[in-house]
Amino acid sequence: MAKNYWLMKSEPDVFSLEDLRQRPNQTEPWDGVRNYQARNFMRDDMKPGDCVLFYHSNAKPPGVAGLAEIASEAFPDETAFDPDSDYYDPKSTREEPRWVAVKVRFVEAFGRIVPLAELKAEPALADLPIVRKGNRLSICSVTKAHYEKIRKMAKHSEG
DNA sequence: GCCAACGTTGGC
DNA sequence: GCCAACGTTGGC
Repeated sequence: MAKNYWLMKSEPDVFSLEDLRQRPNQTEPWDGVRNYQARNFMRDDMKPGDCVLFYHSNAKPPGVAGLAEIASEAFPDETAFDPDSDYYDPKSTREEPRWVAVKVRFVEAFGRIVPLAELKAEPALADLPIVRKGNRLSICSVTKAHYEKIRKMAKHSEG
């Protein structure tokens, strides 16, 4: 099966691409996702080796900071079982886990952030989920063309 | 099963 | 801090 391409959002104040780079093995479980559509992407469609655009939301400016890759199949999200976790969900049990996580591995930090404003201004990215108004999903599926385009934009100083 | 109220996301 | 978008909850 062909590689899939993803865009994953994170608030850099909470967890940035640089934080990922500094993790042991440069790998971190992507847990705490509590949206069914995003969960289904992880559970049904993600596989090791898939390419990830790492997007910084609630940042100045918001934009794509670099690249990561999927480093595991989906597995039960442990934070759902932990009453002390912000992500605790009593409806998720070890017998029947409701939520899953995947591991994500650092690949590359761009030389610059590719800001959302540039993504919006680029006609080739008109149907990129993140430039469409009201898209709040923390994990979006993107095309290989989107991915390559953004990678190229990162290598130029403007647009 | 409908739908209003509410909470969250996230750009600006 | 504001507000639009939209998912979830809960009363009925």
